[in-house]
Amino acid sequence: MLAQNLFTTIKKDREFRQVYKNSKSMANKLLIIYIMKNQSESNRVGLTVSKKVGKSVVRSRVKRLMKESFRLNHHRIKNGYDIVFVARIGCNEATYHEIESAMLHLFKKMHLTK
RNA sequence: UGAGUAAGUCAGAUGGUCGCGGACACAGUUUAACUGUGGACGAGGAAAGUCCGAGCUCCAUAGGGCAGGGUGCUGGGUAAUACCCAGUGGAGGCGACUCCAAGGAAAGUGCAACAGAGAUAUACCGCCCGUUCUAUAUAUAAGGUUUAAUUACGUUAUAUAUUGAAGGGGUAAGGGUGGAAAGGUGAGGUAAGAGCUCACCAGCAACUAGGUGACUAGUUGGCUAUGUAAACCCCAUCUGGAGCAAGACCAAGUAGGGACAUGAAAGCGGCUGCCCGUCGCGUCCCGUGGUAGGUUGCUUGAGCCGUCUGGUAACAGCCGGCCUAGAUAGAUGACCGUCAGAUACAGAACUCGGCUUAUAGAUUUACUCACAUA
RNA sequence: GUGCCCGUAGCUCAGCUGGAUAGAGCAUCGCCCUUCUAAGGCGAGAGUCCGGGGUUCGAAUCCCUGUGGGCACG
Repeated sequence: MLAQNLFTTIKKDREFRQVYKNSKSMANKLLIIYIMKNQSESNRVGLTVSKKVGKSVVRSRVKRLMKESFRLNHHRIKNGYDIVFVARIGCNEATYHEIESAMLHLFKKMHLTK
């Protein structure tokens, strides 16, 4: 029960830079993923939506959708990674289901699924 | 019924499952924080643009002068405003009603390209009156030739008329240019004309009456004054600066060296620019540390709702009731249903009052016009 | 969040104290020069002066309003 909620977020700019520098990346139409092994048992996730995607309403909606789909699916993947998702411009009109399937697709590509 | 005008209101609702934020209550670990449970609360009418005005904080207690900047019909409202209300004037609409940066151009300066004769006063063409010269026509007179005949012809002089030229004067009706040509229309008048005179109209000044006032109405007078102040400017009035990344407290952390000066003066810095005034400071160069801190400011406020009273209204006052986001990489979302169907513009970041801009749709009230019926 | 700045030819900029032909350099195109190219010379085209409204006789310029882009902050 506790293990399900064992993820934290990446917040500081320095941590984001570290991930970008030392990670493997992949992309599809909607999202870009960066993953890096960390020394802990749990996963850390960072979400980025740039200003190119849209105005503040669109950006915060995309962020919420990404957050929700990660929350509902993170139990399927391995632990011990720093993961950063970057939203691409196509996200501004995407629905929840599209973003969820894009995220699962990237998990599969990265061989993160258990 | 249709077309409109004005002022408002709402901004999907609801059920289930999973999830987020900070408070509160309880429990546990344990001694200052964490974990769990619980039921409440949790984005907007514009949260937007940052165009104004304030509160609050620091700069000196917020000071003086000049410059700069804002505002600009009148009266009121307000903490204040460039906002609001009521009126005045102007423009638009059949109307309900709407719109207007709307002081001063007779304090001064500047600008008005091109065109046009001329641009703040002018005289090109034109019109009119004298003078001189030339030509033509007519009339009269003189003498010459000629004829029956002052019959005809030409010459000279004078007068009149017309045409042309030169030069002088008057005029501002007409022409065309221009955004604008110094009142407009009509009549009289005149050499031709002209506010030269008169009537009406527009505009100006003074006086009288009404109104707190903008202004309105009337009488009289002199006859006339280009536009531009969103050009400088004048007048009236307001205005110190920076902004919550303001500021306050706590914690952690670094390394000094060299040159000049040592009182005064000078200099530097803060108080937007300049001058004063005032406060603080030894100055310059080289080097070093930090920029993953925390707490606070941070939400009870010129607050919201309702009755009544005053006021045409904006608004104010009394009384009663309510507490309604406070995050810090930044909280509201996802899925499945129901409501016939659909969901616009759009996300708080110290807080308010306005303005401006974006906006699917639903709905209320009052009024206007047209048509029909009675 | 707060405070500022800038939009003019394809690019970089003038012009911004109102006057009609909106200029300059580079780039593009054509011709000349050269055996050919480059360089050089001559010429040409290319502008919603960011959009809308207002002031004015007249606006790239002045005023208002929107839009796009950029900069700074302890």
